[in-house]
Amino acid sequence: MTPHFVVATRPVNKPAFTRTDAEERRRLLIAAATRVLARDGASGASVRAIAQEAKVSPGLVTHHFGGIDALIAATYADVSAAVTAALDAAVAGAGGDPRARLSAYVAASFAPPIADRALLATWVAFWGLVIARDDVARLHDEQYAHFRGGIEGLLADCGVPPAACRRSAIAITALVDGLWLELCLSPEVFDAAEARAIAEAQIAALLDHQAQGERGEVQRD
Amino acid sequence: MTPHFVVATRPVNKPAFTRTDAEERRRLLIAAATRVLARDGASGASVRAIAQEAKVSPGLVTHHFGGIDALIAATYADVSAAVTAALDAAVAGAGGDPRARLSAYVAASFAPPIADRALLATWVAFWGLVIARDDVARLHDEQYAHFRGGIEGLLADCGVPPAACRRSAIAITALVDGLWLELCLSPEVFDAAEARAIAEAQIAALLDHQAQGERGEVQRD
DNA sequence: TTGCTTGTTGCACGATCGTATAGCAAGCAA
DNA sequence: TTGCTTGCTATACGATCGTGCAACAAGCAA
Repeated sequence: MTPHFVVATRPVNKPAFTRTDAEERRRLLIAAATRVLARDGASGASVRAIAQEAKVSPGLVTHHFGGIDALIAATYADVSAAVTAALDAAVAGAGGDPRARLSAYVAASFAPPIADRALLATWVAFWGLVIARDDVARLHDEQYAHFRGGIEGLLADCGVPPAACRRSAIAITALVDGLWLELCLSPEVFDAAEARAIAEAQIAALLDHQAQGERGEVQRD
Repeated sequence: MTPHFVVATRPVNKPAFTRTDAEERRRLLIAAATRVLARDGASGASVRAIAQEAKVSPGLVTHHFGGIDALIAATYADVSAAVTAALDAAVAGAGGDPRARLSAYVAASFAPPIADRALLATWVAFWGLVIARDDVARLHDEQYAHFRGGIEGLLADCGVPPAACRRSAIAITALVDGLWLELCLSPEVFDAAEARAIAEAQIAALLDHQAQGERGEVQRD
């Protein structure tokens, strides 16, 4: 006994899915991965969870990226670019005064969208990959060098001698990263305003100390 | 056709396993979890992997800890205690000079066993749990408060006024943590000696700057 | 030696993981 | 309208995940 007709599971005029340009689909998958990573952390970022977030079939991840690892790495690169863009925009909007530009960089580091617990979840997931995989480690090295290079430029504009720029940039980067990390992990210990004040005080101490050294005052190495 | 004898799979005099005191077994499992976490990262720290590392059956983890999450949390507490012990020992061995004690704390932060890529893998795994789970977040808050409290005490001994101790301790903790993180992630950018020198320079700048402020010299807030 | 306590094993269970693949169908070209 | 390209779905596969449980046995007590 064969059925005389088949019950339609969906309106015949509504497509079951929409075809999208490959590059655009890659962007959509990266965006979905970013949301899942932020919401559920590294352990929750599975192929199926990301595909569901992007409202596509799990097979698409393999089709467009070849594997989950490549998707996560691409998401790393994308989030890094977004952070860089946010910092660059803050600096660009701070006017021409070098000291104000440095302050803008610091302030942006503790403000949305950078100082965000969801972004921390994403970053922690990446750090895990940096340890485990060499290709992701190279991505991190490039990003860190880029961040440090930006700080070095801002410091040079502030009058820091070239010989001291490298170590000063490492110091400020570490300070800001450490404050950012703790601000995201334990928001109740200190808030963004205090993080900013602490960073500013340290930077002021650093610049003053270097200025003293240039004037030949007593300075222990 | 029934076999006349059963082939022994092991020497009859050698026990298949050794019974151990419950508390001691918990310690052995925590030690195994620490090794696996350091070697394979968060994603590799499964019940079976840890049980194999400890040379016991997977069921023992559930039996002694009730679940993998409790074992990881216990491992967090144990590793934190080890780090605290290493730092305390370094400070205790530095003599009575307050400034030397602070330097010893900093130096120990960038030396084995603390500045270790394996320890970073463990810590990254914990940070992931801090974000995802409230009970682990409380563990972290306690640990961070303890670390900061230690720095506050060292700073007070160095003559930092009580009102400034809190923020200065947050600053130094963030600086050291940021340097430690980057030192472990990208050891080729700078080494432990340079990390130590950078931290020392920042601390010197901080202390000098505060001393200037006390003498009433020009100091922008 | 015997019995008991309980630490330990070993397996089974359902869920979920990443990936490969065959085939469907959306949408453009002709 | 027809045909083709290919983005996409759906499913299956083996591996591995955390956990529960019944049976085993190590080692102490009697």
